[in-house]
Amino acid sequence: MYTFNRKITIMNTNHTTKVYDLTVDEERLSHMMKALGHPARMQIFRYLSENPQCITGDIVEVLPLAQATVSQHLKVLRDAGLVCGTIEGPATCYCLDGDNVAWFKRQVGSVL
Amino acid sequence: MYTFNRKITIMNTNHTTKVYDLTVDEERLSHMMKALGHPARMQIFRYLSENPQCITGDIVEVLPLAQATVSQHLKVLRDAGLVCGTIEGPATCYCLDGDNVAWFKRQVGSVL
DNA sequence: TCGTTTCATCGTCTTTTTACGATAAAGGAT
DNA sequence: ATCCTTTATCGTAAAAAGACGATGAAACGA
Repeated sequence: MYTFNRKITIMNTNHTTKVYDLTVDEERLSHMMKALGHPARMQIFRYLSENPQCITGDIVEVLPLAQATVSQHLKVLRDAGLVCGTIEGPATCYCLDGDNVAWFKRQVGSVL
Repeated sequence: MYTFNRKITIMNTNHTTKVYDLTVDEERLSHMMKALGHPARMQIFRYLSENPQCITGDIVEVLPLAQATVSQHLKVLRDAGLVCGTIEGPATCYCLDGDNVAWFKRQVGSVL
């Protein structure tokens, strides 16, 4: 028998439910965090917050990345719901998704 | 010459500074987001917020991951500054880093 | 001292992400 | 109709992340 002298108090005693699943909201939150967890995408996000309406090309000009790469990052941000793009002639006009960004902030404030 | 009829207004005109670097804070913020951008780490984070003092083994019990993997995730959270661990006998006691978590929330509220 | 427990780290394999050139679709100009 | 611009997507190569077994260090009990 080996029992080491733990100085800490255990608060969760019922380990009947082994797995500690995330809620749908937490999952979504994590997904958004992942999207912003890349410097380039954080840059894009900030750029969009300062330049509410701009097209892909504007962002490409400002980042040291190829157009294809920027487009890919924009897709990640879109899939996370942080950004939405509307086709504007031959271009695509991007802007932050206000509702989802607000939700994100709220979640960070409350859930975490 | 080709000029397509853009319906949107351009707000940033001075493209003298081509690169749009992140500030130190934004970089740090992105780093923290990346850490929480993985479901397992989000789970650990929430677990720690509900069980303020617990050792690695407690977390391993609760996640469907090997001990080595959990330890690796804890390192990521530590490196991001979200969590700190203190050696407690043969074990390591983990808890959230209150100051940094508070900073994180503040940043999300203001910067984004 | 010797066995036991806890945990971080190492080595390795697999999967995912990132980045880019090339290409094609879509829209506007001429 | 033809050319030009914009951008998403494809294919691919390189880099990073994720997962796990094995190992070793640290701490305690017997």
